Amino acid sequence: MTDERRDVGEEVDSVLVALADPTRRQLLDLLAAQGEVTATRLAERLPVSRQAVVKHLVVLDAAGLVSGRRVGREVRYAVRSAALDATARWMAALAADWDRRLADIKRVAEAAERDSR
Amino acid sequence: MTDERRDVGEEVDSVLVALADPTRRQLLDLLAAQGEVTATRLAERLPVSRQAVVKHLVVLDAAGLVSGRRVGREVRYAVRSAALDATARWMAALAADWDRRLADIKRVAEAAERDSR
DNA sequence: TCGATGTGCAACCCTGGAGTTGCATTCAAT
DNA sequence: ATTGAATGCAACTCCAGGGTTGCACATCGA
Repeated sequence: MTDERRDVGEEVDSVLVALADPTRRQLLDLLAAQGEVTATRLAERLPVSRQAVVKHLVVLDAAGLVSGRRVGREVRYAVRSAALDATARWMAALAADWDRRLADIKRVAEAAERDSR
Repeated sequence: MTDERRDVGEEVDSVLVALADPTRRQLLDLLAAQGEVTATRLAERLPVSRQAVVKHLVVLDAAGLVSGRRVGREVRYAVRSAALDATARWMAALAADWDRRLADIKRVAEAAERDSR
């Protein structure tokens, strides 16, 4: 379970890093809209070179947000929702945890105040 | 509504950028665990200087993930869950959208295959 | 076979951001 | 009033990563 937690942490880290870049988010939007697209075609729609797009796709692939399959001489990429969904859940759980802790702290503070007077 | 969307996009951007840094996530963990803590005390628990911590807190504050209130000569920071929660929802909706689009594309592809034979 | 198109690889530039140090300033407490 | 502790501000270093160019390699089509 400790191992599992570490893996989850690393997966979340790679997803957050991948999503922090606006160009990569734009890439994901294009892929989600068009289905399977090649790096060359993606580069035509963006103000950056094909190689820049390829580098971004490598990062996105490492995070599990996209995957590419070879078809003849080209490589077609598509979005993968699993990693994104997992990160969304991690984030929601974290927010809930913060709320729980804040409520606890508030309760303790009020009890202390009650005792002090 | 276009404006609202743009605002949401900017808020999500700042949260994602803020969360992409491991030191900032560690700061959030410490703040969530301890309630209200000052930058000086946070720096004691991390392998970086107080000024580095302050810079991180500025980023986290701009993203709405923490807020600080002045008490005498010190500034105490605490986590704020609203922005995190909003980003979690944005992410979950995005994942759902991807699934919807992938299902549509798959359906179209199968129809095309059916027609071709 | 040969030209055209798409991908892979490597070297390089350059800026932003994470971190540091040093000092000034503000406030509490004796 | 003076000392100690906390914050605020500014200048500086350093390097990871986003971007580029150039060329070699693979594959399709005529």
